[in-house]
Amino acid sequence: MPELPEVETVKRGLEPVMDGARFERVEARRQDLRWPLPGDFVARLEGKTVRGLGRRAKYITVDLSSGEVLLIHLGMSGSFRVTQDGSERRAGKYHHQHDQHLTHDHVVFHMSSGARISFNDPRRFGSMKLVAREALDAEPLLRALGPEPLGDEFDAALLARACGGKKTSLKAALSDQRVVAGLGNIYVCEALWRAKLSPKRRASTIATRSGVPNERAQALVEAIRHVLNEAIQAGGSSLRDHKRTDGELGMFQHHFAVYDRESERCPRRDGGIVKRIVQGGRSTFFCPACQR
DNA sequence: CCGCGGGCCTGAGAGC
DNA sequence: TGCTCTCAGGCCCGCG
Repeated sequence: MPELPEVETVKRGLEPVMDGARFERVEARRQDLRWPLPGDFVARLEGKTVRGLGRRAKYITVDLSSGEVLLIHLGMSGSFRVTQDGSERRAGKYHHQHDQHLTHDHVVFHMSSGARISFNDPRRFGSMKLVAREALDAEPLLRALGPEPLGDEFDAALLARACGGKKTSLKAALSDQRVVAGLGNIYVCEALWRAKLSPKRRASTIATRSGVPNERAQALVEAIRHVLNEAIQAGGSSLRDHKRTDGELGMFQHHFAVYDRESERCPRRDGGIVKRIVQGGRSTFFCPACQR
């Protein structure tokens, strides 16, 4: 599920209760996430202090005093919930909801800050991995990732170069984490709408044959940054799974122009009716009138 | 090298 | 009510 804005929201929620705190006790209730947790997962965390949190694409990184980095991916349905240890019992009307949540709490961190941080993931597409900090650059999961779309180095020239020569669609190219890291189905659709570009357009058409970016590349970069920044400000989008670490919902889904809005009117004055097509086995939403 | 499709899981919602 | 079917925001892998 979670794309860059949701992951960033989760990271910001974890920061105040994890940064500077120590893992006092770790429960690995289920080891069979996307990849099995290592047998010594708990031992490598307990007693270690968190030196800082970061994010790379859709991964959260937790820097540990041991010199290792805890790499976390939320997959499709992963979420964290932070409660105060010992006071996680709730009033009766939340009881059922709480029980349901417990059934998929696969990993629980008890921090010296007093926080109980549970990782919940019904579909278990999420993953956690411990990597030596100096091996992070060589880490296969991170190695092939493209530029951070909100980073300084991401610009029209870079995007055009990554898309140059690609015969595939713009939708597929932007969904490819090697081209730009952190976008998923929602934000690709929204960014293409904002840039007025059709998801079906060939990726290579945002550059000249020699790879020089054109005005489409520029519009796309602006649109990607804008959409991501707005979504982060809104705490991400909550459709099915995403919730913030405090249990509150993100709000950006109320600002979608096209995503999940099949048959509705495009918000643009000269827009048409939002259409849903399938590309690469996934739904694409776009306005055929204003996206060209 | 590239692009495509399958598979991994569970849950929610639609349709019968 | 309950069954079956489809779909879901990700990513890796193997195939051609």
